[in-house]
Amino acid sequence: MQNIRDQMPDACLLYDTAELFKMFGDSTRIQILSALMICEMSVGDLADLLGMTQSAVSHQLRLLKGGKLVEARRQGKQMIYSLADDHVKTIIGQGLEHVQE
Amino acid sequence: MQNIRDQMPDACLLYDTAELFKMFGDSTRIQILSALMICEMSVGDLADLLGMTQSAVSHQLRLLKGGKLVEARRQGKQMIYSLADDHVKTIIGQGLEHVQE
DNA sequence: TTTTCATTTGAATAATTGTTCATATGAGAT
DNA sequence: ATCTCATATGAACAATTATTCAAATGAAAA
Repeated sequence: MQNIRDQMPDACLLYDTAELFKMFGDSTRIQILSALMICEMSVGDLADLLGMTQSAVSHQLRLLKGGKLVEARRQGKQMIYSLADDHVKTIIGQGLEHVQE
Repeated sequence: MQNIRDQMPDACLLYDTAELFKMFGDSTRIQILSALMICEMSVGDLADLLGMTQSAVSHQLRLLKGGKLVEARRQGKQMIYSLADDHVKTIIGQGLEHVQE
């Protein structure tokens, strides 16, 4: 029962991990990520699919991009967003699994 | 490229999953959970360990308990909290792994 | 170049949320 | 019953955050 802090992950690491989970902890963002798990998509397509304004979707995509969870490429006039990482699928999968019980 | 919604998890399910991740998406709560991953502990011990007030810890434990992530038992005057589920370890583990790169 | 379409950005607003402080509850000890 | 000790609770406050609206940027078409 001695020093528990030594056995815990570093505080900074935990902070970053919390920041990561914060990304998944919002209805809009997790819907966006779920959609992108099926296939890459433009901002407008996402907005139509989820029934939200382009602006709202764009703001959230900005955060997700900042968190390196999605990446974007330009295709003519539109921006196509896709998952940055297979880790994203794994994490959402774990969450879904835990909830479905 | 047809109906993507049909391939996505149900909206309610995604909502619940977001709620789950919200629990991990806070510095204080993830620290509490990390500590409880090492060993079960009283509210006061957690407060001392993390350098926060008992009240703040108690409030967060209430949320974690509501989310079925921790459970409590009484031991004399104190309440001993522990992880409710091994799933919690798995999920935090995934998050830590993703961050450490 | 001007126009149009898709996206981004910034400011404002509304809503949620974490912490603090003071008080209440609850259990064991005196 | 009273007195501690440990925890829980509620209200107030501060801070963060998601959405909306309006305007700006950027790229392709006319």
